[in-house]
Amino acid sequence: MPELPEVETIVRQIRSGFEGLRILQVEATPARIFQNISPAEFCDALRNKRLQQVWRYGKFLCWKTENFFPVFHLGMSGIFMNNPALSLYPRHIHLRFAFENGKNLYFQDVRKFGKVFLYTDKPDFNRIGIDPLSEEFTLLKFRKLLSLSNKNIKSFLMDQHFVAGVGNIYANEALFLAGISPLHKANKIGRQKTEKLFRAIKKVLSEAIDRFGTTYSAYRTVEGTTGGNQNFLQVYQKNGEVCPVCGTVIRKTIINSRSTFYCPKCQR
DNA sequence: TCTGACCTGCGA
DNA sequence: TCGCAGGTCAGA
Repeated sequence: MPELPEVETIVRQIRSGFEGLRILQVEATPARIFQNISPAEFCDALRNKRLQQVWRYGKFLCWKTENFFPVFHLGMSGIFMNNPALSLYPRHIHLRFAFENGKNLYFQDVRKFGKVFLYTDKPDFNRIGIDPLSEEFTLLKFRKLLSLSNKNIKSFLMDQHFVAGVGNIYANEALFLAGISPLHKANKIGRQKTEKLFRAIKKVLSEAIDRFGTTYSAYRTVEGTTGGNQNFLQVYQKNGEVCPVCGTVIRKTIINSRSTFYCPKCQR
């Protein structure tokens, strides 16, 4: 599910609603989402710890508490919510954090592709690529990364070891905006198109954050509302519809086992 | 570099 | 009943 804009939306809402508060109680189900710790140990470790900081790297959602750094990856269907009454799948709620102000924060993951980690040191994400909304993500570095890869550009964008945070929806949208075929080799993209793509990535992600993410199916904000960016998608899931730029019919193909949508005329 | 596996729910 | 879905990883 969630790509960078959805995770950023969740980060901002957890920050505004829960940052600075003490966690009084943690409850967990024995789901397979816990990676480097058991559910019971996770709950014990975070009980009576203050949630000091919330941030994001790529699609990873990070917390800092006293002594610990819980890290969450939302997989395809993970969401945080503050009101379980709004849950469509209450039996898939795997974590509950009870805070000192009486409010609760819940983690729900229907498909259980999400991951929960607990670290004692701040995670450095040195095996993951550059976050495209960070200052580190420069045109120069993007050019360098592209030159290293013989993959098609769609697979390159979705490979978190190069750029961290872009998934299927935003890879499709950024390539459309930049006018680049998803099958174009990453290391064969010219200077002008590279710059266009660089700007397109930042634009589609930033605009999606402004609209609280894209709700295609399961994603909801912490408040339980849908995102708004699905109303502004140009090609994702638009196969058979006409290109908003040239009127050509949008096509769907499969690249690396993932549905890929593009305009055969605008994207070359 | 590509495919299948991990999961569950939904719509055709 | 089958195919597909905002992701990632191991193994061929």
